[in-house]
Formats: sequence, C-alpha cells, structure tokens
Amino acid sequence: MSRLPTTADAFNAVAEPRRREILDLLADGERPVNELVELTGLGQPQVSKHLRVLREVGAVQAREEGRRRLYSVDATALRPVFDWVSRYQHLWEERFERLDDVLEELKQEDQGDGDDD
Amino acid sequence: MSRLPTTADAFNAVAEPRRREILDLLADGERPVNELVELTGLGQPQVSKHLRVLREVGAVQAREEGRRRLYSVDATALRPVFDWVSRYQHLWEERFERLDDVLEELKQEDQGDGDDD
DNA sequence: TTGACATATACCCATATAGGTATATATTGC
DNA sequence: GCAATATATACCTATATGGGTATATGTCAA
Repeated sequence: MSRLPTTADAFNAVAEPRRREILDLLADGERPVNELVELTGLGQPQVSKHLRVLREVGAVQAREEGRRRLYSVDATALRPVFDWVSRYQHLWEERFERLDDVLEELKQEDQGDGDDD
Repeated sequence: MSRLPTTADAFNAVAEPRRREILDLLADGERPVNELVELTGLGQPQVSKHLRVLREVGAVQAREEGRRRLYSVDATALRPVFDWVSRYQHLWEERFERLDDVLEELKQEDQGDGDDD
C-alpha cells in the first residue's frame, strides 16, 4: 500500500541521503556513533536510527568496544544496487562497453594463471 | 519530517521495485504504456504514475505517436546512483581495484596527447 | 555508590506514499 | 456527431517515515 520500508532492501535504505553520508564516513574505516553525530550534525538518536536501518539491510556492522559501538561498512549489501544500475552504464558511456573485454581478460587471467589474490 | 519524495532524485525513484521493473522493460527499447501494463500486470493508472515519477527524475522520456506515448530510458539520470555505489565496489571485489589503472589508461587514451596534470 | 558518558529505544506528528477506482483528456474511426 | 482506444489525473486510505525530545540501558571512573 504505502512505500516499502526503508529496511526492505539496500535500494530503500540508501535512498536517504543521510544514510549515504553515514556510509561515506564509514568508508574510511570504523567509527563510533559519537563521531558520526559530530560529523553529520544530526542528533544522536537520529544517527542511531539510521544505523539501525543500515544494520537491518546488512550495510553496516557493529563491533562493541567498551561503551562504544564501532560501526563499519559491509559493502556486499550494496552489491545488488551496483549490479542493477551497472546494466545501464553502457547507455550513457559507450566507451565502457570496451570494459567487457578488459573484464574478460582479467577473468581469464585469474582462472588461467591460478595465482591467488 | 517524512521520507524524501520519490521524485526527489534517482535514488528515491528506483527504490521502488516496480519502477526498476519498468526501467528494465524499457531497456530493450521504447514501449507504449499499454505494453508496460500487460508486462507488469499492474493497473494502467499505476503504471502511468510510476512513469510520472521516472519522468520527473529524468529517467525516462516520452515520445508522442498518435494516441500512444512511447517511453524510453534516459540512463544519464541513473549515473549518480552508479557513481555513488561504484565507490564501494572495491570493498567487495578486490580484483576491481585494478580497474582504476585500466580506467586511467582509457582516459589518457581518450585525451590523446599527454596533458600532464 | 554516584555520576558522567555512550548508545538505543519509545513516543509524537506531519508528510508522501502506492494501490484502487472513477474520471478527465486526447485521438482515431465510423 | 458517437463510440472505442490510450493515457493521465483526482480522490481515498493505510502505512512507514524522519526529526524531535525524553528516557532506558549499559559502561567506565572516582
């Protein structure tokens, strides 16, 4: 009936700019809630709520350290977003079609050589 | 306040799965509303409303042909989504870090002569 | 213990939604 | 003119939201 919950999937979770901002801040490395409050200028409860949403869709993880909770990005949750939108990439950037070849190269090199990453 | 309107940007617009489905159908080429109604199983007003949202964020265009309106994708509107999410790609796929080099190569090749920074 | 600190949750409220149904606005053909 | 087709819009309703404020929970320090 209404819009899907923000916790329905990563698409809905990252539609909120504040949550993208939080993810961007966490991309550098783990941070306590405290720090996110300062950096975003949001209220502490608001940050906690945004983190809850991000946690529920698996985009962040929390690690307890004393009375702090250190949050970090778990980017695999964002992969469906990337996978979906990247199918449209060739429509705005023809040159990227050539990346298919490059990716094939990398893939074959990975399988053929057998060198572990 | 409340959540941002779906028409606020592409992030909010494509958070709705039905709208992604519509975009996916249009990715093959332009289609009249009629056809989208059949293929999605949604009601005609619902499809028109989803198309309105997609139009407002610039993700689709309409071309008039008699009493039909042929819709097509304008993928440039999806680029901010791609640009944002692709910054997280290296976090789930290490191998892609090597694409930075490849992209640099393509960019320099595109600019032709060496315009050093 | 007391108090300060760090984080999560409960509650309130205005708002935009998505689907449903009915209707308005073309456009074509007779 | 009228009817049929194609699409858009108006209206209704239940629902989840995000910010605000107050409070609960948990942890450290003296």
